[in-house]
Amino acid sequence: MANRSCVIRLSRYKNALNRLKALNFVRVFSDNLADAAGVTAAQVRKDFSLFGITGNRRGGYKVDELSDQLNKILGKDQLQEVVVIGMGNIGRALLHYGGLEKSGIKIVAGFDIDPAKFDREGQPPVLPLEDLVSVVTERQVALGVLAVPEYAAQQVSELMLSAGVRGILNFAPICLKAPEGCVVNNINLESELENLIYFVNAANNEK
Amino acid sequence: MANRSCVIRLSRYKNALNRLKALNFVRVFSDNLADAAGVTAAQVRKDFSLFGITGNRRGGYKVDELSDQLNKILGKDQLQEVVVIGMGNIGRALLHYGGLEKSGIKIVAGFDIDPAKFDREGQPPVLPLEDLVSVVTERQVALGVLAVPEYAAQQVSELMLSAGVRGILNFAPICLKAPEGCVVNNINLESELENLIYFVNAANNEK
DNA sequence: TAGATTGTTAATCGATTAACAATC
DNA sequence: TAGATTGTTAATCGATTAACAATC
Repeated sequence: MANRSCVIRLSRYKNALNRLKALNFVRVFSDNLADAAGVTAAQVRKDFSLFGITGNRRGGYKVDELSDQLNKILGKDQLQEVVVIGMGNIGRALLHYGGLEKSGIKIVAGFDIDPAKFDREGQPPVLPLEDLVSVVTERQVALGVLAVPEYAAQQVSELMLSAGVRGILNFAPICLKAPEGCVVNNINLESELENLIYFVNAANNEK
Repeated sequence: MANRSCVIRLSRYKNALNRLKALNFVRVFSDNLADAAGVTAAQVRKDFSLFGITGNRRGGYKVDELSDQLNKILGKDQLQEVVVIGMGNIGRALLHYGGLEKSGIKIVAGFDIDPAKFDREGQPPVLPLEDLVSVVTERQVALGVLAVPEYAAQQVSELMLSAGVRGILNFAPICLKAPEGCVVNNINLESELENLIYFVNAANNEK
């Protein structure tokens, strides 16, 4: 089975293919994709073989076909609906982040407990947290972005999961407990910056 | 040398220690930290040994001492100044994200090319991109967050690096070329969601 | 055909885990 | 002392890379 690193690479290959498509390229070699994604050509072929993706010996891969296959693996063959919980700075930014629309991901609504944040006519609307379960259930939303304060994160995540959400992108700086069959990916800004600080210092001390 | 995963774990240990400190805990065992960080106790001790951090056989680690040592490794023993480039949705959210202040990270200014975004009196101020080099140079800022559109990312990253920035947290969905001795960490929202989609589907198909 | 590229196997590399002697 | 936990070494596990036969 593919691991996280492998799937992240698939996204990169997919993005590189989109650029090639726009340039009307028809074929591509593992070498080209390796350059674009910053990995080795062997890695590219190995990744593909894991998914049974084959090309043409001597002729590489057809851009269109390969693109379709990667899109399917990454769920880009259908509209993906997402809810965002927590209308603080990060949550609001994600609610209006344009980069997702053109990639088949639709944010259906934002949620908060603060009535001052509600905006039922908004695009997307901001609704009271009490409406979360009904919206997720009715529209069968599988994905949620969690951008609430740390102290509320575990509780809200349980609410999301109980409503039927299967995958959570968690911005709260805490390890969520999630049941079997549910997936949590964490984005921790403080931790990312600390990581950066460590490696910048390490690079300095090396000299 | 430590790798990214290891340093991310150090951040988690550090966060767990802060909570223990608040509860007036004096000692902690590798077992406790393992639970808090979601890893094995052997991993915790192995990580510490990589940094020459030692405890007391039988008595575990002193919370205060361990906390100090991890804080130093992660640069929390001094104020870290950061600039944010690009005042779109994500950039603005990060500029005002409160979670960083209390953790020794100070955003000194935001930058953009659009005069409508400028706010010289803001807290932090938003300045024209032309001022980036002088601000970074004068204050010796080592870290930058890049939140500009994809097409501008490579160029702006080069500007940052030329000014003296050594580490970049990159939100643009593109692989930046960075010279030796400089560090780039990527946060790609679309890619994270695609990752989530893949693993949610994989978990579904398993059954 | 000759030459180039894939697909896959084997080798290498690195990270995690297990185990246990050292010792507080 | 007896018992529990560390620190470290060796074993395991998994991912990446190299190599090359298959083949278009």
